Amino acid sequence: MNEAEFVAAFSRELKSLRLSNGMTLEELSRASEVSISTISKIENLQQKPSFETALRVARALKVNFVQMMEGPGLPQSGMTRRTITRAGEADTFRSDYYTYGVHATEIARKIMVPLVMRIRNRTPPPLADWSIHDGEEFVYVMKGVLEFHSEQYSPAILNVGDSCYFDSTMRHAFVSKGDGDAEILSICLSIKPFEEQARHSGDRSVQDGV
Amino acid sequence: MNEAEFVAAFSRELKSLRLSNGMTLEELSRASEVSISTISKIENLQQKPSFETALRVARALKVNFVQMMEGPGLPQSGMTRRTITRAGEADTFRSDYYTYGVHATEIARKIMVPLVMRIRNRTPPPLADWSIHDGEEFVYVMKGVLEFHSEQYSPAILNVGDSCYFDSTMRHAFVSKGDGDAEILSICLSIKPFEEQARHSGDRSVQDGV
DNA sequence: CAACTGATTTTCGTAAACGAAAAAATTTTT
DNA sequence: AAAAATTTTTTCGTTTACGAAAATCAGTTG
Repeated sequence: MNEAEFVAAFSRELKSLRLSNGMTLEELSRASEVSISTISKIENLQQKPSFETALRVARALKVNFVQMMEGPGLPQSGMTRRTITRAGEADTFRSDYYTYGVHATEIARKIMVPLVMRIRNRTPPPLADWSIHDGEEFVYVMKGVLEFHSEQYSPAILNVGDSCYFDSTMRHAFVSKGDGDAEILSICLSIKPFEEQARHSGDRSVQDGV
Repeated sequence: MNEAEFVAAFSRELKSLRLSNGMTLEELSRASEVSISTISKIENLQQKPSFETALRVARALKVNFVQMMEGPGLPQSGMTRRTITRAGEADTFRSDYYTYGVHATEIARKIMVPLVMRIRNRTPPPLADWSIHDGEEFVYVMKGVLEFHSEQYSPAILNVGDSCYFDSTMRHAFVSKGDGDAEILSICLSIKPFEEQARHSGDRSVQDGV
């Protein structure tokens, strides 16, 4: 999806959102401070909005802009999703240091990626193997003792029930410090600008409905 | 922050992002397929971008658009954040049915809201008390047996280690079905369009540095 | 079915974004 | 420090977004 296509999808979405909210052009015009004619032309793809105009109408429609960016026409359109992943049935894979169980793999275009991680290493990986990715990450310790390493901070010890929230653009790594492996729940944000998200194959989670 | 101010902040952000990536106008121009002059004028606030142009340069800079929308100038500018919340020190409050422990309250403009929840009720709340909010939610069962209710699906039983990912625009509620309370980790998305996020007062979590 | 009402689309003048190329500013080389 | 090379800003003609008002369309009523 290139930018022009995205703008078109956005514009079409405006109409369905406005109508599903039961709004007239005039109402939306007053709420957004964008003229009726402009909204009409945008909805009918006769005109592309300026950035400012796009923001105005998006806000007026109380659109969660992330959802709008993620993919016009998904959750707002009445198609709500739900996936259950059973404890033993997460998609698992191993790196040299951690074992990952990926949950909710059935939902393709989602914003959060939930991982149940088993930390097997007892010393920090070499810096080259530290994780780094866009967005933010939340880590919650479920078992064992975790030593959390990150670039700009000194290592922190986290016990069961402790958590850490950080910008994952900062390199980070985990070490198990207690008896045996540590187990954590890690939630990463996965939004990339526009790119389709990769769909996991070999998925074994339970998918409901739709 | 109104739309014009947001566009201005976005535009200023372009320059710092481009420079921190060590890119020239020409490089960014080729990558984004937006002319040099246009980028220059936008960076210097002599011109406001069209929606399409804004998308083009954002993508060319590999900007996570959510971060860009969230607040220009935050994480990309070398200011990475990290907050640790200790097990007993989460900000807690109770509803009639659940007890919430809010983690990472110190980070104000974040995307995920992590909650440790204790489910005390053994029957479903009345529909009026079910939760509903924008975005998506991930729930992971840590203790007990959870019955998960949601509008468009039949109730599901989740045991320890099971998880559920769903659109939280769908009304939902929890019930404890095992012996005693169930305990879950719930991550909600909190992005609203542009509005500043409320900052929790009475915060007791451990904040590290800037 | 004509007259009215409310909603949407089209028309048109004005203002503004856009890109190519020239001009200016900055950095590097000799 | 002049010359050359690179990078940024400005200029200017063309294209396009924008809003006010007119025109069209879609229901409703007398």
